Amino acid sequence: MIEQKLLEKACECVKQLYGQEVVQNQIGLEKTKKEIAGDFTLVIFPLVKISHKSPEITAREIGDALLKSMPEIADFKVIKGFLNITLSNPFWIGFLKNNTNKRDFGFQRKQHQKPVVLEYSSPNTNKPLHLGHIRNNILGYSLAEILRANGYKVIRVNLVNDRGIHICKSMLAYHKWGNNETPVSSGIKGDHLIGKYYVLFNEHYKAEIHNLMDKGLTEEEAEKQAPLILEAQDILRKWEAKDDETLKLWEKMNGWVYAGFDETYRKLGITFDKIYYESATYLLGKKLIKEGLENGTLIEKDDGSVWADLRNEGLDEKLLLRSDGTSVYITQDIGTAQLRFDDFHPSSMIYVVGNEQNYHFDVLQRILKKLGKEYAAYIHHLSYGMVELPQGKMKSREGTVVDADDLMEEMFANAESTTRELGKADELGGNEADQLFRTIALGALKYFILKVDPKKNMLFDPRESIDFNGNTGPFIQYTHARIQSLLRKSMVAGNVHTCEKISLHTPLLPIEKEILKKLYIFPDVVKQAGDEMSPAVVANYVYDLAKGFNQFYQEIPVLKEEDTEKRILRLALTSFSGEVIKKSMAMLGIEVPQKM
RNA sequence: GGUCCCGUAGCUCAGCUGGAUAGAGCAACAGCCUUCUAAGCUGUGGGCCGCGCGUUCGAAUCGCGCCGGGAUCACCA
Repeated sequence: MIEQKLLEKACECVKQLYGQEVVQNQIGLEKTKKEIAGDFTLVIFPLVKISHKSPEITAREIGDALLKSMPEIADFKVIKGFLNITLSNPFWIGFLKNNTNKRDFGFQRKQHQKPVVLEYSSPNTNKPLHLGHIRNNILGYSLAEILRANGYKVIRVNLVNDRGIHICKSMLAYHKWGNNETPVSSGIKGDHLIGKYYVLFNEHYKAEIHNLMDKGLTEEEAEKQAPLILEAQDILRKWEAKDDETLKLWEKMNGWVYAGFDETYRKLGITFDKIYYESATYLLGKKLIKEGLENGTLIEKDDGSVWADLRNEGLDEKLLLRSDGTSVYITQDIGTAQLRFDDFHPSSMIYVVGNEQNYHFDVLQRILKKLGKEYAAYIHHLSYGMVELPQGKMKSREGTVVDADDLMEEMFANAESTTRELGKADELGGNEADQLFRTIALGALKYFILKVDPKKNMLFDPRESIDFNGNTGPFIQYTHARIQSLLRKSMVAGNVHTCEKISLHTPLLPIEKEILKKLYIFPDVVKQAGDEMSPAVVANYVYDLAKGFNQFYQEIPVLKEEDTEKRILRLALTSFSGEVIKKSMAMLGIEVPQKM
């Protein structure tokens, strides 16, 4: 890495010139601003204390010394305390020749020993997936790709919340009013069908509450005493007691939901390596809690409920088992964490879960630590922000929840109409065209969401999401298609795509060097995205690269360049840009077309 | 009320491990297709970087205090 070498040499020069050791982080190294001549800039303000000379003179002295000791440096210019260094053409062209066509350019070659377990999606089986889940899923999938590029073995897991009071509500509603309806008999996708009964439960439940309140109960009392909720709780107890009939209904209904989820995941292009079910992990959670109770780290109250006391850690008491012995949400999370650790012995366990659960994960980690689990320290909550709509938060009560299946359908229809209007589907067969529409629709949707910093809340404006111009997925896909078109035509024209022929001393236009500089930082981008667990880093980078390539493409000829040496150089740049765009998009879980 | 997150152009977002005149896209306006894909490119206008104080040679970036918005603190998940 040339940056490392620049810093090392700069330190040596400082020592030679001023007789004092400096550490590298006393010198700031950054990319030179676009408007200023130079490739890298050393910020030497901090060194004037050592040189006892003005910033300009100090910069010039260091620049002179560097120029002598590093053949890669062609020139430098000093502006105030900024030493702007220009690297030689042989350096840049050498970089191009050494890295284009390299399968692993930008990726970490060294593999970490222990795997990372990455959880995302984590749906409840009482309703279909919505826009919030889409953010979760594509974040998780992308993060897996990014970590993989950083040399981690990633085990992608899904944790299905298939048990609990919410499922019992759907079951009860179906039992009462379902008339043995099935996805087949109703023509409704399984997850949507179950969602319908969850809504139905809540409608009736609300009516009962109003009824009781009319009879003089407080809202809180009414919520607890409504017959429907009591029945649902009864079903939960029966379920935990393994009541045969209850289990049968539960299995049947969950089966429908899974079929529905599978379809949605398939359409979204989301996959998992392993699926955990809460129904299979909550017992282990209970067992661990019992152990904690026996060794005194947890406490049992008079009514039989079990708690973790976190008050001396600045938090509150946390319920772990209800007084009737049934388990709550965190019970299974304790079991699941143990199971994951036993299954994979990972170096870290990452959970992609919304920031509304920050407190939950804080508590989970502390409880596991209290229970003496070393893997408590491995837990990392990738907390992402809420997705809001122009009219505000999504509310199921107000029917403003954006359904995942509907949304993808709309995106697809939109990709189709826009593509047809532009006449880009004219030469494609039906299958091929559908594939392209799907690629563009998903590209638009995924990029729209991933370009935003995960930890921030984001606004999902449907009007903007179907815009395919500017900073969008389709813009980047289009750039890739343009590149491939150029390369195809180049082959036909008989150009040789070997960059070995390029002379290290071929002159470089500023626009060509701009692209090279963007390509040069790709490995840093991959690392930064991994360190920060942020697909947005990759998204913003690949947009910048695509934009840069389009400028290059528009400003100067590639195939039509008559000078062979220049033409081959530009083709190599084109091909390299295409490779990096493709790799970046792959890290976002987005496909790039050959034509569009 | 306690804890945590966010506040940058009309709108959506970058930049935040301190550095040069704060960047994109959308929207508005003006140009560029007989030449490699116009889902493109070029240009114009648009900013007390929420407010104040502090640290520093230097603050959108770090610290403290306000103001505004959000999340959470369930025998819900």
